[in-house]
Amino acid sequence: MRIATWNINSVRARLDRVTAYLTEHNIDVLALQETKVKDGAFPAAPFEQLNYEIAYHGFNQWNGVALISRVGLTQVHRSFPGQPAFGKPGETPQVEARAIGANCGGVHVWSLYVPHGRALGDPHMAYKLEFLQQLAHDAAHWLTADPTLRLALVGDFNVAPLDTDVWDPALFEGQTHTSAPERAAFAAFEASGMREVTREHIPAPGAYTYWDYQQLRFPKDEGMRIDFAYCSPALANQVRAVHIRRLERKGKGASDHVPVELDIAD
DNA sequence: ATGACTCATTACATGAGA
Repeated sequence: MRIATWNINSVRARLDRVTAYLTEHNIDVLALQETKVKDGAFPAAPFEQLNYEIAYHGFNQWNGVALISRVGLTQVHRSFPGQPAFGKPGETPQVEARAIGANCGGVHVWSLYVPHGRALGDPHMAYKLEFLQQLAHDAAHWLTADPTLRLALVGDFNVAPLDTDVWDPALFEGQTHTSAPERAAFAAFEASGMREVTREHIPAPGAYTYWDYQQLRFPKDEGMRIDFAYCSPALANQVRAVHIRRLERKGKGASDHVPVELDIAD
């Protein structure tokens, strides 16, 4: 089975790219982030015509996540139990459309869009840290309840765990994505036995998954590694290979992120 | 050329992204 994750930065703006990608790369399960579409406007038909099932979650033009599967799609959850809410000052905080989980062919897959953080000290940064901490807490609980669980937490984690995960660490001093609290929150999944399998299979520096649209970041290969897959031990032991589809960043109409795939033993 | 931000919206400017 091949499971992929991709921050698509609008599923409607890139519908042709997504459907072509599913076919060309023989994808069984695709977790999308930043679909940027409310549920009533999600373009489901093109996926159903390719014999995929689909579950999506979006309130407005921000965030939005989806799961697309041809190996089954049951037990759909549109947030995780501890997922924190966020809102502007004076507004009622909302649990945003940043997580959707389902059982896809026996693998419990979560498509996750971790909050950006905006700036160190911004309320959005506290929200980001809380989101990661609560997710790690829930994962630990699920694994304690069932140590044989095949669980995959995939998506845009918005954290660059190592200095080699950004092209110039000095530029990120005092910025989001590389700060010590963010890296600690990211690493907390390992305390519950989860394993970040993309690093296990692709340890080399410079394996970027994101390049900014501005300042020729892609042609100059000035990228960031911020898309990951934390797996339970039972699933991590079945991962045979990982692919980062760098070529999807090429050309007109590309997302700023590329797909990351896990090949799981049958 | 791998190429000079991009997306969606109570749209012609703004907010968000990283």
